[in-house]
Amino acid sequence: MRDLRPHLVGARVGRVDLLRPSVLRFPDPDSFRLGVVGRRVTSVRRRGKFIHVGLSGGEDLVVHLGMTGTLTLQDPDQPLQPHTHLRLGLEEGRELRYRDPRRFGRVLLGRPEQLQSVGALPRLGPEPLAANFAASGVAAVLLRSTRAVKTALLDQAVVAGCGNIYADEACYRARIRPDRRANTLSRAQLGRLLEALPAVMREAVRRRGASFSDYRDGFGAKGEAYESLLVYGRGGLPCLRCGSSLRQSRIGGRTTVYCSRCQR
DNA sequence: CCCCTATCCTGAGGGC
DNA sequence: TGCCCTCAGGATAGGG
Repeated sequence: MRDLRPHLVGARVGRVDLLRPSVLRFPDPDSFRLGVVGRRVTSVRRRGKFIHVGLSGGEDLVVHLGMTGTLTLQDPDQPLQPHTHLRLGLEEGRELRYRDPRRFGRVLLGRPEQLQSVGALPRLGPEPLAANFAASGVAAVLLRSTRAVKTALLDQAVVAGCGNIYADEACYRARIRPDRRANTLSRAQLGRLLEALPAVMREAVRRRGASFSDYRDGFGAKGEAYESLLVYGRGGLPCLRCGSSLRQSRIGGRTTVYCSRCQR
């Protein structure tokens, strides 16, 4: 989003090519084309894992990248990579391309309130990167939850934007076992967790993303956050704090890595 | 309200 | 070398 913003804001959409209509969840392809062509980009924002490209006329082009989605700016004559599902030609010359091999992502168009009311956008919890995150009420929500801490962190209605990697990293930094029931956390542990989560996410953005499989920035380049992860992808390897073997398990159907000695 | 599991989907990696 | 199997996971639906 941060890469795309300076190039997109002010640009006008000339041509729309929806190569795989099924990635568009709302509205229908004809309405989509009608609502996008000729519009100017007024803003590029983010809410949770959703990228909102604001268009003149008041509607947002909303993109969720799923697991393997990429949104990149390219020259229109660049060869088309496989699994490119949407091309938006910009009158300024370049082209915005949405690509997603596994197709867990999706594209929407509409006003946020409208998309929410038709069920195309879910209710989202507070933003870890917002200044008021610690005071957002997330602590109270966690203390009422009987679920595993990690499961709660992955619930987008509890915390917006946290994915599997950062849930594990945050629990490790806060020295909390990810399968610990959220409502049994001490105040001190909760405080550490609510500090650790924004910290790991900021760090990952600073390193331009964890490109362990498919993540790419706005120009198709990889990030290097993967190299600085302390637990994710390190199951069986020594804990960097105490040296004991990191345990790999499944919590809520997700691969989970933690240190059973450091995390209690 | 919560949990678990299946589903969607492709590509990488291991075993043979 | 090629084939088959398993695994990875964000969100959601369905059953318990």
